[in-house]
Amino acid sequence: MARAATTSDVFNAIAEPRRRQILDLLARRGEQGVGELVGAMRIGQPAVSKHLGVLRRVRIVSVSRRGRRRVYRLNAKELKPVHDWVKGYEQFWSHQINRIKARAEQKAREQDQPTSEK
Amino acid sequence: MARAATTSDVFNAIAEPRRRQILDLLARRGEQGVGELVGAMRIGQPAVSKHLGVLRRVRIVSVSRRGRRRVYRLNAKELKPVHDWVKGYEQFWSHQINRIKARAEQKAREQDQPTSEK
DNA sequence: TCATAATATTCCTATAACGGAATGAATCAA
DNA sequence: TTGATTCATTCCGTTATAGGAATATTATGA
Repeated sequence: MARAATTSDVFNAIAEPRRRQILDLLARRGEQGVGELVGAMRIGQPAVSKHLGVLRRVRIVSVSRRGRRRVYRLNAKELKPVHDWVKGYEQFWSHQINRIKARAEQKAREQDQPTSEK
Repeated sequence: MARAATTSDVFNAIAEPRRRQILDLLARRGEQGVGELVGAMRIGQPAVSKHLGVLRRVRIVSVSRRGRRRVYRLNAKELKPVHDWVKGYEQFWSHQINRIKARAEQKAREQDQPTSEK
């Protein structure tokens, strides 16, 4: 096999710096037309449109036609899976106490698996 | 230009499902040798080693030689940038009240920028 | 209808990077 | 030493983009 499918899930969608930039722009400015995004972004309109296409496919943004413009809006709740995933690791860096606790849990799990996996 | 450099930042590192799987394994089981990870992962040893290489480059994991084994350990605090970034969007989906507040802020920012960007 | 504006889509090129096979390197055991 | 273990690296083929240029599409206005 070769490269795994990518642009179809949220984690990959936000892996691209420009796509994060787009999200940040939408978060700060609210709804934006494509042209406004292009104006703020050093890359051409087709590139922006394609990134918006990716974000749309994973539902992080939504569009609505307004005359001949397409206004994009943030749909941030689709980022929740990312938030939830990374939150599971928060304990490892937050407070020292939690870190100790987390390590203790690790140790416990290690003991459950007597070296494991052949 | 072509595809942007990727493997050099955390967001891209965690975009790969198998790399997330590796992180999850390390989180649940604690330190693991390469062989143990391979045993839990449907892909060959070279592939696992390469993924570990990526995770190592972005410092999400660290290695220590132990005899002829290489034991990998989670260094989750490197995930903090991701956590911080996505946390900025939490307000958009958490409580309705916050959503309203967030929208109000958006509106305010929109007014600061009279259509903007040409 | 025709021209223009605003976007999306298609075509193209360069490059990134998964994964497997083969190989290299280091370490331990006998 | 020799052989086996445990990983990392290299080489290779395949696929997936990112972005630009050109083009298609849709809506507005005259």
